[in-house]
Amino acid sequence: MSKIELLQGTLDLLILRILQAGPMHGFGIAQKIHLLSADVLKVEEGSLYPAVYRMERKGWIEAEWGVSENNRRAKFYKLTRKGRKQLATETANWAKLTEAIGQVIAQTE
Amino acid sequence: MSKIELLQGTLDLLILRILQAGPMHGFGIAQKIHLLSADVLKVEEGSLYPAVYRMERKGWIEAEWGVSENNRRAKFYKLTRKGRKQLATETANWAKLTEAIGQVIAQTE
DNA sequence: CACAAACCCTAGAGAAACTAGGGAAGACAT
DNA sequence: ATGTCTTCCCTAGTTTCTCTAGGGTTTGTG
Repeated sequence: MSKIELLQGTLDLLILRILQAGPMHGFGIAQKIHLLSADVLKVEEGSLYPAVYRMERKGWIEAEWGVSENNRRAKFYKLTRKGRKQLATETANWAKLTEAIGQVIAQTE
Repeated sequence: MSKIELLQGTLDLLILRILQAGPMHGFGIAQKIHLLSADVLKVEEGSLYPAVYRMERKGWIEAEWGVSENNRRAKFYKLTRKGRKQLATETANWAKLTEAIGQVIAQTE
């Protein structure tokens, strides 16, 4: 019964941000998010793969098959120029939204 | 075409927080959210009413018919004890999630 | 009287994340 | 060599929210 889950709409931002640090395969993206968030955020594979497909379709990221650190076949994604722009937009939007929600919570009138 | 919208999952928190300041009717809740967030957050009625029903069913809030400031028939909602507890939980969860996402964005490793 | 504003409500669509599966291929221990 | 674990990819179907786009009633006002 409702564990703590991702906020809907933030996964794209997280993925874009991870990929800004360099190309990464799907499994690795999920691991990095988990790691960077100190175990708070956990992205299920059933969420991740559909998400990267959407993002690829939108032209934000590009895929290329390669070999992982562990010598496994893996699909590496990297940001496109459009993706970098999208990252900037979403980062700004995230800041704006959290600030707005913070204002409501703090009841700053 | 994607306007800025609510983060899915945050509406309950916003409503609970508004009601902590005192009983309020649906229309007024939406207005207050809009106002407190300096026009950033806008809750559609088609989102609001289903949300309060869900919350009522869960026992977080209670409704009572009354008359509004503008002399209109209005359904006033107020927090229950369970609702106050839920508000505390969701506030803490919100803080935790935004911090985690912030860490990923800031790439603080 | 007409019309706007303040209220309530609902069905259906859309989007995003999850559950719960499936599979292949390398690593490693026995 | 065999079996098991881990790493990696994938997808169908369900759930949960929010929105769109309507519907309606009552009061106040030009």
